[in-house]
Amino acid sequence: MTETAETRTERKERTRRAILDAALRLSADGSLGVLSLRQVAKEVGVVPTAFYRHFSSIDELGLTLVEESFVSLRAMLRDARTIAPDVDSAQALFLAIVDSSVSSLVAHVHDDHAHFRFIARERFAGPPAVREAVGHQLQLVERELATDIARIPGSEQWSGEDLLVLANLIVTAMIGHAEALVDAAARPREVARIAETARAQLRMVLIGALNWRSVS
Amino acid sequence: MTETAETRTERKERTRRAILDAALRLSADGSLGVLSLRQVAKEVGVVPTAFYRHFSSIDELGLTLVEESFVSLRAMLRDARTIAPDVDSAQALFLAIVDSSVSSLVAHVHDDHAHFRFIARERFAGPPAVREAVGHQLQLVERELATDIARIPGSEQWSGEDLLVLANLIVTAMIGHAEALVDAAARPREVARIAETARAQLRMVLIGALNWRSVS
DNA sequence: CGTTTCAGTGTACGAATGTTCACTGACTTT
DNA sequence: AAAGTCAGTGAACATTCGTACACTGAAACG
Repeated sequence: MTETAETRTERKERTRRAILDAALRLSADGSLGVLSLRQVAKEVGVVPTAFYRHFSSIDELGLTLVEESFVSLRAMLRDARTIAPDVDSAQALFLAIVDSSVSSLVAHVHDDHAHFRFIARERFAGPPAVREAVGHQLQLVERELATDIARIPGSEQWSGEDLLVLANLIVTAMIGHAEALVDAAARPREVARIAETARAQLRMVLIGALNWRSVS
Repeated sequence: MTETAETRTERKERTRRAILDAALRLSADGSLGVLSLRQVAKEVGVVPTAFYRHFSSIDELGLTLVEESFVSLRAMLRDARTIAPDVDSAQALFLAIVDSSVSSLVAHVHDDHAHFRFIARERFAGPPAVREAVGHQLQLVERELATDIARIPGSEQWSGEDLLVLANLIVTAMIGHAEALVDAAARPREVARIAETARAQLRMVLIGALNWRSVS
């Protein structure tokens, strides 16, 4: 009534969250496929059948986790867009973009282990429905990234197709690094090394794209 | 005795192969984790306990499949190295390298669906032991590719570190495309589109690497 | 030819799985 | 204050799982 009381909907939402978290935690080794409704229920501390009050199947749970994970990923993209304003030369802008992107990646992966690992895992493994959902979301992210890139000075020469190809390359590479970052989370030296690799690759790719039309 | 006879070791090898093939086929949806010894046995047409005559666990089966899959991947790399000899300019050599690599990728993925899908899948999902094995093998492949790249004229400026970073980027991107190629195997238009994307990315990356030292 | 080896059989077991159904009791609504 | 809603319970089910064990019979061997 006053303040400590918990409304019924709040309670329900709380167990729903607990289920999602437990599923994320338990599927960390092995994909969603090796995740049993009963395991999740036990981890949450409810009886197996209670699961059905929130999700009709593991697949539906999976689709929810996909959406959640991509909220995290988009938050990272948003952060990556905010760069230091003290850029004078085009080259400084370039490095600023790369640094900001990789910093954002490292920071968000650190805070959101589970979501990034989930995306990397279920992208290729996982139930078909989930895999498809991840693929679709990734495509959207690539488009989003492509329009971001299109705002970089000097990118006017690129066709829409080029932009998508470039975005696809970047997204794929960064997902790989995200997974590596999760694995290396406990070893700071390793994290720094991966971050440096990501930076180098991003620079390579952008430089390559800049000199692009000169070839084909 | 004469010719139709089958020695005992041959018979054993035959069922062993059947088990490996069945496992590859059955794990196509969902990772190795969602693969039961009994499913495999039923698919092969033997009784469940017969499995143990060949592998002591699913993990061991998995490690064997990892080795097998990378034999396929290395075969692709070897093919990619053989390029048309009629290259005169440095630019023609470049395009020849890119074309040869992507053609090899498309051809081998077409013939070896299962192995490439297996690598893409178990790299992030799959039992820890298998994931580790895939990671290790990928590292070896990256080194191998790095020495290949080092033989390209104009690459003398790159440090060993640069080469590895570049190889890592290429391998990651190509594995992604391999998976996409498998999914699109039945739609030739889609296959062609993916191949073109792969070509474009490979060119971008190489061009980027060529203009590399000029920045950092 | 007699003996050994061993790939594959058949049974049996406890444990874990997804899903059903009728239930309870605290919160919400009237 | 009475009636209704509904998140969570608890028992029961048919399957499937990994694995232990004793076995069979044909190929390999001395």
